[in-house]
Amino acid sequence: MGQTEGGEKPGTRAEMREETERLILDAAEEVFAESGFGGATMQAIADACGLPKANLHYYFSNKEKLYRRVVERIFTIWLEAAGSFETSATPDVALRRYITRKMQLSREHRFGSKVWANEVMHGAPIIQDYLETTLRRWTETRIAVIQGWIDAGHIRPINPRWLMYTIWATTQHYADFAHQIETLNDGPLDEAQWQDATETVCGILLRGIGIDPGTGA
Amino acid sequence: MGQTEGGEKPGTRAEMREETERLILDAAEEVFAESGFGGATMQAIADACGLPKANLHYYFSNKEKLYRRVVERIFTIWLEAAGSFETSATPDVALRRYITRKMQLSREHRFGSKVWANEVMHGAPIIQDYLETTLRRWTETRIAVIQGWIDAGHIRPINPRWLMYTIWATTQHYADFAHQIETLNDGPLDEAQWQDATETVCGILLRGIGIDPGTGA
DNA sequence: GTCTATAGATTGATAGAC
DNA sequence: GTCTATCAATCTATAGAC
Repeated sequence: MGQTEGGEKPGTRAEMREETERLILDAAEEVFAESGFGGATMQAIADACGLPKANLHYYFSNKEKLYRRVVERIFTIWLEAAGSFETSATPDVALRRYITRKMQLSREHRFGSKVWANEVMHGAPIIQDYLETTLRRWTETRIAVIQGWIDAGHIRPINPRWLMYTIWATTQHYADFAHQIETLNDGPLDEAQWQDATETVCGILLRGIGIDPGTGA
Repeated sequence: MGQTEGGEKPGTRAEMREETERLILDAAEEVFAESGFGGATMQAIADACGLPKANLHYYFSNKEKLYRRVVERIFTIWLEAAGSFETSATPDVALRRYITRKMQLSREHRFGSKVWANEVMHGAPIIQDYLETTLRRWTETRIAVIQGWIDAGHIRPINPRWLMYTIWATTQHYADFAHQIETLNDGPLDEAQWQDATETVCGILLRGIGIDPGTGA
């Protein structure tokens, strides 16, 4: 299988290429997350997706370009989640929805979160421009919204910047430090624990800025 | 200078060895923090402390043993900070003191925090035993204390475990994601910003569990 | 104890058959 | 497009002079 279009899926050349690229990107994301950029080897990524090492270089010319594509894909997912912070909603709805979505991301995209954390910890050599443009603009608009809530007396007066960092830190911790959490928990969090953790985080942060959190249901 | 005891400091052989070891460990901590274990090279560490590469192997037989010593030193500092969570104090005093101390650590030991985060993100290959013994015991005693506060009606009923994670996440974020914070802030946080961030974190977390936070002064 | 030179192993990347 | 074989560069670690 591979050359003709008689397989299970349509399989035009473009579709096959996209499929193989995704296979490699998924494997690369996991290996980069677990070993960092410097610790990851092309061989390890090749093994993780069952392809010869040379094929990786056929689809992505070199290690750095492959890494860059992995990081860019993660940033796209992050941007989607960022959209769940609706600027027109009331603070309790907007924040609860955003925190819940970020917790869900930590659960479903653990590797992506780790790659992002690694990248930032190492000085963001690849995504510095994203930090300075897209992330900065997004952050500033949300800070303005939060400041509006404060001016309207909807939440307590706190520096909106530190609140944003608190939300990012708390939610992403469940992905980046998953190994520590699972060690202390004797295994992965189950469905009920994820719900409880999410509700607890929402509760602490909302009450922390003077909002009575509604029900989590 | 170096062989005789006529230098500025006493300089017995043992003292000189300790001094050189600390020089190497400091450089190693910074390089490991910025590049990860796999990305760091012995040459980069040697350059960072102005010593020939061979000397590193004289003091620490190989890269992994050097890394292990770096991580162990960080764990010692973490344990000291852990002691500031006094089990006999009232919740507001105990938590405020612990959070403040953790924020101070993030400011003064950024590299150590990053190395720890890296180690945990990569599955804690070196410090897994510490997680399972020392950290676990410490966490369980504090969870019991927090549960006691809940039973006595001093704080709102929340799962103490998620509260601990929230404290760790929020405070360590200021070290691990310092680069992102500084990018969004147009430079390092100044004294006033550190104080404000610390006070905000204390305020959100204490109010979040139903305590009226006292003054930060 | 300190340093230079180098061995030995690993890795990113490519050439070339199929 | 896929795979095997291999080159060139880099890195850990050590040998051996001082």
